[in-house]
Amino acid sequence: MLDAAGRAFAERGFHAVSMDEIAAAAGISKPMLYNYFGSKERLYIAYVEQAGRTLLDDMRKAADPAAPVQARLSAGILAFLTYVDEHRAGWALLYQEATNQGGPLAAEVAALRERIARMLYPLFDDWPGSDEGLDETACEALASAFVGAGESIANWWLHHPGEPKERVAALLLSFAGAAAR
Amino acid sequence: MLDAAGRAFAERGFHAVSMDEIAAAAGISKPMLYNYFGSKERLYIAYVEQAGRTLLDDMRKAADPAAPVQARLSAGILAFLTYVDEHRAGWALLYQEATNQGGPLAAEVAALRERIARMLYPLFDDWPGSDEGLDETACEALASAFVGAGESIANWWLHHPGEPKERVAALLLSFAGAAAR
Amino acid sequence: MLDAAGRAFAERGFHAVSMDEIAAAAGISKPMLYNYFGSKERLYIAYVEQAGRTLLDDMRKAADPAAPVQARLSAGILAFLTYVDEHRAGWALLYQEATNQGGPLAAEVAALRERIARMLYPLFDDWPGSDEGLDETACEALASAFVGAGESIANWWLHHPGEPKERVAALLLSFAGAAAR
Amino acid sequence: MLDAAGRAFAERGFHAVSMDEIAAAAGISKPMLYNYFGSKERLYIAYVEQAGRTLLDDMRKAADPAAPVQARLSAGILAFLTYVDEHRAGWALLYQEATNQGGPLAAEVAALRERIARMLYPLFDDWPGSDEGLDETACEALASAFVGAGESIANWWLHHPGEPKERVAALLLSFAGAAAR
DNA sequence: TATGAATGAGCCTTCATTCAT
DNA sequence: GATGAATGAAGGCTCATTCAT
Repeated sequence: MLDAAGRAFAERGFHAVSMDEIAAAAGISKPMLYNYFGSKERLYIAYVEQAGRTLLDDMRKAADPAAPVQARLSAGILAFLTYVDEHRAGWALLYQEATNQGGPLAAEVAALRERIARMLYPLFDDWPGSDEGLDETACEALASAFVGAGESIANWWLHHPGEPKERVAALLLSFAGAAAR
Repeated sequence: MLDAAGRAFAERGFHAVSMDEIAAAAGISKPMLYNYFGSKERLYIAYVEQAGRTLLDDMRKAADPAAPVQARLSAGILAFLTYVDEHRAGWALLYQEATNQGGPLAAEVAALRERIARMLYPLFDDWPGSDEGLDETACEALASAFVGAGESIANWWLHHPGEPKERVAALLLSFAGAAAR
Repeated sequence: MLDAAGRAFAERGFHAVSMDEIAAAAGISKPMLYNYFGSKERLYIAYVEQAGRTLLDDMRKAADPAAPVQARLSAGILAFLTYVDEHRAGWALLYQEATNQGGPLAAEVAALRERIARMLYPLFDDWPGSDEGLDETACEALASAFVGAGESIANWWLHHPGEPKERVAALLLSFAGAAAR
Repeated sequence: MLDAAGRAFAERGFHAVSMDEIAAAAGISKPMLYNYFGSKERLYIAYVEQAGRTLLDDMRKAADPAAPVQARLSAGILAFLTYVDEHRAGWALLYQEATNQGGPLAAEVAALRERIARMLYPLFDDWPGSDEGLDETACEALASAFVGAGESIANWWLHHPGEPKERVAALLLSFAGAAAR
């Protein structure tokens, strides 16, 4: 029943889904939804919580505490990607939440991201950790990853306004710097 | 006038803002909004476009094409952070789009992100590019960046379902790998 | 509840009536109207359909299939007039649909009709089927009927553009011709 | 300029046409429309008046006052049909006014009219004024005319409530009666 | 005179939410 | 415990109408 809600939310966004639809998809009546969850928002949160718990558990289970850092990281990443692969709805809500995927609202942002990412391609021309030069696809992926890193650190910075801009830039640079070394 | 819309959207999200409010905040009447932008969606897009263009221009202007890659990247990052600093509203829309930040919907996701990030702290214990060990704050920032990189590459992967999971994991790992080297 | 809608539509026209008013007049809430009929248009159509079905049934019931043509016609006409008499709202919608009767828009048209009708009075000076000469009132009624016949056949002609004008005129004339014989 | 308004009104109905459109179609600015006509309604009425005057004049000119009744009627009918043929917009407004032609609002009524008309076909099986039996098309036309006569006389009756129903029925019947004789 | 720009008012429609059963 | 029926509150959008120029 909570899965039906999650699927609907993930596919069409929080606002585009009505409680009627969720109730219908779950095969129960609307007042029951309210009995169990209290409100649309709380229903949404319940689903996100469940999804988050699952992801976290998967990652924890994968990372053997006794293993060295590298191995733990590698296992964690694999667990993360496995989760993404197997729980599309959950991932969509966790990452994109109400990105209005598909709607015209998201297209602009996606386009901008790609243009910025493309500016980064030269950066990966001789990326370590891969013997030969990287192919186009890998460049795309890494550039996207780097853009995500930048977005995320910028957002972190918003919540730590004391940090000087230059230091944040240096930290972010060290990601790429590590590579360029 | 378009700024008023942007501020409102950034602060409360696309769906939570009504055209009445935007019109009031902009000091004009609702039909004018429709005269200029045609619909709520198009108004939103117009703002996002403007914000995106500005950010892109700022970054392009900052990166001297004649400079070496490292310098260009560094300058671009600084320009990016400057933009984030000076255009809070624009940045909020570009990054979080409709993440419903502020609403209780985002709190869960933020908490999850932090718990995952915390799993990464050990990774940065001897991070290169900084002579001494990193302080707590820097760890946070880098972990957040890494989480962002992971999210972003996972999302990229969703649009390139052909790539094997292991390869994506390896690419993401190479970020950390470069550091741990 | 559907009657309230019909009355309102008949009295003031489709566009002049708001769903709020209908809901208020019916003693229910607006969302209920939408629950039952889906849209203003479908509510309107539902009423027209009901009215039309009633009229048709009344006429059918009145015309005994075993009776000769004359008797059937006579009975049908009486049933028709009875319906008009007893279902003012239904009739108004069926005949005038959106003629905006009541609004100042209809006055012009009514005046024109009358002036044309008046041109026809001489036609009925010795109308058969009534022994003595027709009084003023009957002339009016017959003239109005003739005008209606003309309007209707003209409209029919618009949908059958192949027919030569002269033939249509002859057919219409045969109404009067029959009388004048 | 007033023609542009008429065309628009006739094609899409009073309510579906906006003053913006009329102004644009007429090649002038909206305030000019208001300068000349004062309001949308008065603009509409102005057009209807003009159309009505034209029709009436055409019919008057056609009917030579010196000619016998039959000839005058015949000429008048021809003039009427000619007007309908040559002034579609004018006729549409005079007859159907805001019948929402094409819209789903009119379909129901048109269907009902046809079903009633079809009940009348037997009536015209041996219609005088045409030597041989009437073909299908002529039956349609006459039935439509008769339906129009009925509608019109019923409407006349609504404004003369004193008349007994039976008398109205007799008058209407005499139309057909003349034929059946 | 002619208009671009502006608006007050209102309408259709939807939805989260709750009773009465 | 479960639901069908009902609603208050808003929201996006349009349009006839008018100033200021």
